[in-house]
Amino acid sequence: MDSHIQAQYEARAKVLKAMAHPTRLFMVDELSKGERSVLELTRMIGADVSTVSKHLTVLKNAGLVSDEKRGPQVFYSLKVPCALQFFTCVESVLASEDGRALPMAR
Amino acid sequence: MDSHIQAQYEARAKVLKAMAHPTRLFMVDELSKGERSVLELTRMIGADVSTVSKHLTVLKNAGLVSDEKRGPQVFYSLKVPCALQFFTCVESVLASEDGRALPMAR
DNA sequence: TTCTTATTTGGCAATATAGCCAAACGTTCG
DNA sequence: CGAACGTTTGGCTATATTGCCAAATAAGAA
Repeated sequence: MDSHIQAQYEARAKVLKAMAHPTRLFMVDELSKGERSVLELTRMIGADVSTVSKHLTVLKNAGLVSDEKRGPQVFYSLKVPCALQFFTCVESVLASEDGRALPMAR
Repeated sequence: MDSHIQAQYEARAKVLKAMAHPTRLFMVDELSKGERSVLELTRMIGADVSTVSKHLTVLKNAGLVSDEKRGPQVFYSLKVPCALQFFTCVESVLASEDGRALPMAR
């Protein structure tokens, strides 16, 4: 595999990896409805604030969310709406797993 | 977070995690062009056969690919075409990372 | 059967990830 | 200033992932 191509797959994998966690997936979903502060997300998720903050950093580093400090709070929002498409496709994967027929989702 | 909802995010994350690796991403891409044997993929990737085989197992367990044994070989193929959509979206993430403007990819 | 080819499995070492606690910042308010 | 709130960072442990080698398994050819 050509190293240029290789680098391209690595870049893509990095983005996917950022989403490949239940908590971060929830965040993407929630942020698609509007901006949320770290504390708001923390309350919904029920983990330690520091854990939530670190998950948000992962999403930010991947370019999926952006943050804006307003007063003492930091509000995060989803930068890339198309991330929601993932849910549709992933659902079709899960659907084709249950039954053994392949619904050929498109 | 409700445990039922929680389980749903975990299931989705599992699928994403399966794709979140450069080699496996390459495989998905390559298999979308048609079925390939383990050895064919191994030659393209340049890693140990056992490594390639394990990556394929990951994709299979996630329900993304299917395998069919024919003679001494095992041919893998992409079960879920929509997995390719990911590329389009991920590219838009990467694009919005380079420039700092957000192209609002849809 | 024996040799060869194709694939998977077991096992190990290196590395990465996740989550918590504690501590450090930064901002606002009294 | 000092206390309170919101957030991030450092550090640690537990767990998971990756990739190689070696060995096991399966099918086909000689």
